[in-house]
Amino acid sequence: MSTTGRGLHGRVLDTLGPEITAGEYPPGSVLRTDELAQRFDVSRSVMREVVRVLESMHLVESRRRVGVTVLPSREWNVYDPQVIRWRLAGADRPRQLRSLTVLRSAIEPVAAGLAARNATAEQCAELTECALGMVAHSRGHKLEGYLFHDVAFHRVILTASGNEMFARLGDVVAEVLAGRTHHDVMFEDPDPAAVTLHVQLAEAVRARDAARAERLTREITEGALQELDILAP
Amino acid sequence: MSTTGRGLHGRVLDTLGPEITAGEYPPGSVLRTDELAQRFDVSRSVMREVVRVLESMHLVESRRRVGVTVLPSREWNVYDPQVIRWRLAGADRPRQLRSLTVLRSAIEPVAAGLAARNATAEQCAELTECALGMVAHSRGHKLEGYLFHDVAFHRVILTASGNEMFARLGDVVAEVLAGRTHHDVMFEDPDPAAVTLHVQLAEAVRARDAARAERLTREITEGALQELDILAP
DNA sequence: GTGACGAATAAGTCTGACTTTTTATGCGAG
DNA sequence: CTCGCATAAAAAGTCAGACTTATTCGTCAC
Repeated sequence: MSTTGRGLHGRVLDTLGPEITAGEYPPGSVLRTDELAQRFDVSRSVMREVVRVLESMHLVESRRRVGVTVLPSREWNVYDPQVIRWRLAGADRPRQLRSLTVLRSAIEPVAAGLAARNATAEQCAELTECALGMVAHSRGHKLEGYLFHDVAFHRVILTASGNEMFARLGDVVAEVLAGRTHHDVMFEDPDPAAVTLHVQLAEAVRARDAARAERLTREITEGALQELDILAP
Repeated sequence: MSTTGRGLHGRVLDTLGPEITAGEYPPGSVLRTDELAQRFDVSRSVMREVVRVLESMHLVESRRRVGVTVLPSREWNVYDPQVIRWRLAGADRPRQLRSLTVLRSAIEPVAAGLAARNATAEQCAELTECALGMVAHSRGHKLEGYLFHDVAFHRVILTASGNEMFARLGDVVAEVLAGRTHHDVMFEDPDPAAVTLHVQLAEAVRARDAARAERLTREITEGALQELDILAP
């Protein structure tokens, strides 16, 4: 599931990145490239590349004669998929999941409204297909199959919106949905009301009813907020 | 205004990054590290660091025996502030500005609603201060001063929402607002209605009226959409 | 046509020397 | 005692070159 994997450089990043995002080094901590290279048993060249990437994510700042300083989390590029993954794997997973769910509640209704205007016939077909898949896996502990179609559904919506910024959140939504299914409590079958809403949403998009699509999505995301005990606006 | 600047590495990035995001190399194009190093007159070490950063932004992919392949824009980390800046500086600035304005229209109303619940007394004070600043600079071609307070206003709203994902969009909103003032048509004074809305919004937040704050912000962002001839939902 | 083997290629890695910037220290002057 | 300047030290930045490794492509045998 890890994206980086490839190469020595990636392996070091996969260790150091999570450590930093987990807050193991408080903001202002100073790391030395040489020490890190020694610790990970890699050359300074590799270590420098790692530091450069961390720097581009605004996790650290590298200054001469000082070292590599860990930045406060307020500076981090929290939209970087890599950073999101690291944080979801770490200790403040719950907080992260809440932040992302609130983000979803802002983005997805608007995206659905746009999708209702811009979706191609093919995308409409995909949407109903996904909704049917959700229905088919909504009973009898078929959680994995349900999740698969749920993720695909939201991905299509975001893509069909025609807005690249929205489309790029597909992975984020996938992580959030997967997180709910795997880590949090969801032993039972999914809420039947949610399934119905998805079916209706697919229909609304195909009918080019933007207002209805937006309203239905708002109901869906409000459900997601309530699951995390976040009071709905 | 450029963030990278520092070091040889940063200067190369500031040239190559914009070239890629401007679409100068079509997706699938292959660059060679050695050639690039020669072109920029830097060592391969430096060039490798640059490639690593571009790779972490998903602008390129580096594969052995093949070279550095430019990825399609659909893959790019479009939320990376660096990437956003590069794209805003390039040819598809208008498209980018539209995407970001739509994003604003989704995020800011929700953020304002949360701000009305979570804002501290100090943040409320800042907000009214900014609103007053906007009023003071709303007549007589004081566009720069108006912009300054406008940016500060929206930054406070996003921060006060208490959601880190929203807070991180402060820079993006700043870029969009600055873009409108500097590049697009805005020779005259700002729309008086918009100014009023900001004043009312500051008031709504202080009064802890989330619904009203959200509604007012929706009006503000709808105005921004209309300025770019984007049909409002 | 297919499969395997081998050669070419470009990225990946390591090492060690050197440069540059920034900070701290310490000395001397006031 | 304090201020300021010069000097030294520390860590990142840069470079050059040699070597390794994975991948692809071409060729040859079957």
